[in-house]
Amino acid sequence: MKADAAIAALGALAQEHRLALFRLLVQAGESGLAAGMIAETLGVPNSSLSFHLAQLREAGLVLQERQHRSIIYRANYPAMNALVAYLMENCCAGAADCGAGAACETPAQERKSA
Amino acid sequence: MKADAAIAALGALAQEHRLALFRLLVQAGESGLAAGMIAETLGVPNSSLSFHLAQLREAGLVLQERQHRSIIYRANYPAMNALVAYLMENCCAGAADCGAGAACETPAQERKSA
DNA sequence: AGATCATTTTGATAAAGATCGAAATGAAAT
DNA sequence: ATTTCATTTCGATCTTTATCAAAATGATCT
Repeated sequence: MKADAAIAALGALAQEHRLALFRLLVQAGESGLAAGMIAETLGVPNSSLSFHLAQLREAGLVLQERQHRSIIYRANYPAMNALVAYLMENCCAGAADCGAGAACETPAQERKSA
Repeated sequence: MKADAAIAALGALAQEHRLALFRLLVQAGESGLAAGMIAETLGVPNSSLSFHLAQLREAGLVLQERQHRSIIYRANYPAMNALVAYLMENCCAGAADCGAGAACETPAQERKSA
């Protein structure tokens, strides 16, 4: 991942509605959600939501696909994981007590180690 | 973690110099780096860098501590991990094929499963 | 105490992003 | 082919953010 892509992704997530929207899609899973459904759930006007969806899509964080009359949006999980990996890249310069049990470990990893 | 804190953290990271700065600190580990050293490394004027450091500090992503004449900055690893956890919270609504082997798994987790 | 050094605040300017109603687009259904 | 429905683009306004030189701060060393 390059810096520009990471900045775009982080900037896309750094906004109230877009963050809520992305988390909604992350939790929705592979089946995704229709744009209109999302707008209703978040209580945001359609035009505003469309703007935010475009931001997330341009940042590569969501994927879109037409299904019947609606357009379905899904979280792009690999992109999310790449972003996280980029943030933590070479954490603590590879010190021994870093990855295994302390600083550079996500909650999910902790559960596995414990 | 609350949404406001996550937005602040993401917004703090969504900027060229601050992202480079934070990754520098993540890689530097617990010993941290002095403000002046960072400014020199990144090629950013002191006043600009101070502004960016303040943003990251207010967002809770870095910690500061005086050491002799310099002020040392360190990455706040728990804050970073909390942010990542917030993004991935309840990923795929707990579907079986999500956490274990596919979508909602960071590269680090994949290594452990493999 | 006074000098020195690293960092932060100020202030003014320039650039980017958010909001939402109304109009336009574009595909699917009848 | 025409209607219908979901979503996107436009346009105008407002708020937020980035930049950096110069001055101010604030702690350390002599």
